[in-house]
Amino acid sequence: MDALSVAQRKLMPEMSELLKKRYQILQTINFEQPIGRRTLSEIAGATEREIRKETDLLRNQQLIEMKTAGMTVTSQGLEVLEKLKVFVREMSGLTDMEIQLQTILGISNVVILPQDSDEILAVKSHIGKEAARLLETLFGRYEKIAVTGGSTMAAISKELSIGKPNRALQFIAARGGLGEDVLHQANTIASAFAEKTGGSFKTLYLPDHLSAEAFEMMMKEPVIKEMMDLYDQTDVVVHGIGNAEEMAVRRHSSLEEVEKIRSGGAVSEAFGYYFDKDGKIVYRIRTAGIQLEQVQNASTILAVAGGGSKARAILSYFKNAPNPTVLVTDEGAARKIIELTKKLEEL
Amino acid sequence: MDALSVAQRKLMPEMSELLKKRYQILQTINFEQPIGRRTLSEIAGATEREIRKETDLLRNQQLIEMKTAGMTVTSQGLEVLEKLKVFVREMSGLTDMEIQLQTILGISNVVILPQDSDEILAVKSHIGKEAARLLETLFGRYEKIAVTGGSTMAAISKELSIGKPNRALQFIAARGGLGEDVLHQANTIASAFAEKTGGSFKTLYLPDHLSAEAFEMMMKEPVIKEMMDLYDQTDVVVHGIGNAEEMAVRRHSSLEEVEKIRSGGAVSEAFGYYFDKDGKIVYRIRTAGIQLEQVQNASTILAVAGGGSKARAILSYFKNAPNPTVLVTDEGAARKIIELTKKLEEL
DNA sequence: TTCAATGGGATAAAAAACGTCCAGCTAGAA
DNA sequence: TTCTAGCTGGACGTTTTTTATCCCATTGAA
Repeated sequence: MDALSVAQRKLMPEMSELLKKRYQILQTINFEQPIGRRTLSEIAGATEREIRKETDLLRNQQLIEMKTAGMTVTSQGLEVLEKLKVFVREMSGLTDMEIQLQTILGISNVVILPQDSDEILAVKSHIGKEAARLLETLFGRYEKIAVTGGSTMAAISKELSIGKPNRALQFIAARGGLGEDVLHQANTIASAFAEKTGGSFKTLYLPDHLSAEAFEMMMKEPVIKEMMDLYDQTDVVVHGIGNAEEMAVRRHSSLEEVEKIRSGGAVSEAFGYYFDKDGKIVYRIRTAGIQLEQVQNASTILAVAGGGSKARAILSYFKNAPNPTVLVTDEGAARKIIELTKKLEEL
Repeated sequence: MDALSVAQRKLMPEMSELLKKRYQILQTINFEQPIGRRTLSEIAGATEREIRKETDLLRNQQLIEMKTAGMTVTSQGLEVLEKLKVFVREMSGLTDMEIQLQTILGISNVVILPQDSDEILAVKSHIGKEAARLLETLFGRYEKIAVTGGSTMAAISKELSIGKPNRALQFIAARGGLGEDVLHQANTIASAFAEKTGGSFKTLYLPDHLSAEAFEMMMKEPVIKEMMDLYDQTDVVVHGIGNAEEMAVRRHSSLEEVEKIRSGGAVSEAFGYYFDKDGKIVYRIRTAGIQLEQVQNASTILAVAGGGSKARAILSYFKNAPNPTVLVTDEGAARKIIELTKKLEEL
């Protein structure tokens, strides 16, 4: 942020919010084009009237066009989007926050995207896109990639660009179906990743909640064993981070499980492990899947989670997270994390 | 104007006007401090409500302070003023317009100040200040400076800074009293310049409208002759440019004179000469004073005139203006001049 | 051909901005 | 010292803008 911009903001403080809002609208149109007012207002988290006011202005500025099919971004609009990209980041203080988060979480790489995915639907896509881009840079060096489930992971798969097929890539479902919605299961995600990139995928199907004996037995099965070997060889792990209670509910966990999770003070969840606020493992779902040690042996770990509501979970998970982890998150989560940390320090 | 600012303006077109307005208000406060809302609203050409809204904001931004004596600019405010100075110029397109005016008027140096002195009283002071600064840079090299009358010239005298006295400077009234208000007579201005700079001054008192014989006689008088010699030695001429009819009225010219001026199609006036739209001399007041040839022999000529209403007069005068002339004007006049020139080209 | 989604138009209600006063205070002039 | 001009902050009815929702003709895809 140069001196000129600082002075500008000082003289026109209302500019910041306005610029961010318009930029986000323009960005979303670019993302979803062609799109209409109503749909846009849902995705962008604004009222129809507001969208209308702003899009009318954007059209007058020849940044977008309105056709009967919907609104599209013009080449001028694209240019503006490109030129202001870094500026909007700087202005939102994202660069500063990234450095703060790196210190707080004890990892060397954090990427923060503008706005809050809790409030604005489109932000989840932006997170997905950013994670997808990051992941793609790894494709040359690494081949075995383990992926978990969740809506965030699904967002990444949607944003993977369909380039020239890379047959060498192998996507491995990190867990079996954990009672989740099929669309968001690790197996589904792995297959989606493979489809987009032209690689192959390996799925893991195993019923939940096996008895100890049955579990032992299954682990000796060749199909399962093969998966466990693959986990050992995993180069890259891509995973989401969940809120402990939310996950328990979503997975229709048994009363017994829920009790353990709750009494243990679980805050976050990742790979089927539940962590408390200090990062200690409180509970783990006893089923086949990647083990924490195996995750830690991976060359690169990509953690993806956004929204202010995920702040506590992110903080919890990163208490003991492997160092090479890269976190992709959003402004909402980042601000909340910083706020929580400050409060903690004050005590 | 860099690409970032262009993109910013594209996305926030309302920003330009707002920035200019706030900048101007801040600048005016800095100029006139301490100053109250009402006085400010008169000088700045805005309603009290508007001034109130903006000054409240400026205070919240800690750019100004409000005390019982009035509003003053803080150090932060000064900083913002300094940092945005060039930007506001660029944004208003003043730099571009300066180049355009240089071509249109056929001179090598034009300085344009923001806004229109017809609308905003404070702009006249800004013009005066800029002209004063320019003039001060010449003090080292030149000593004999001829000045004319008029409110613009008075504005310059007000803005001359009181530095260390320079006894060598000699300010010469370019004309006698031409029936104008005493405060705006060349004689008064010359004395004001001298007082501010510590130099000396020479005045010329001669009744208007002398008969031809009396005039001839007077020209032989030593006092008058001395002045005429001084005009020959003049290094620098500083003068305003007036609207022909306006000047005729202000000088209480005789019906005969007014008729000559009107029938001749006079548009502009300078040094008592009236020029038509092609720069041709239509009429000259027969009285002692600097002659056009003497003006042309000066090393530097500083023409100062602002406000949209002066546009035609400026265009007229510069049709045959001496080349080393520097013009100090404002945005209002500049825009109008460019507009008029464009219309002329279209025909 | 049907149908869902689009931009544009319209309107009543709510909110913000505006113009204009006044009261009370203070600093500097008389 | 008193007086006065000029200042800020508060108030309030009026005007203008913004907002929340409709509806409608059109269009492009299923």
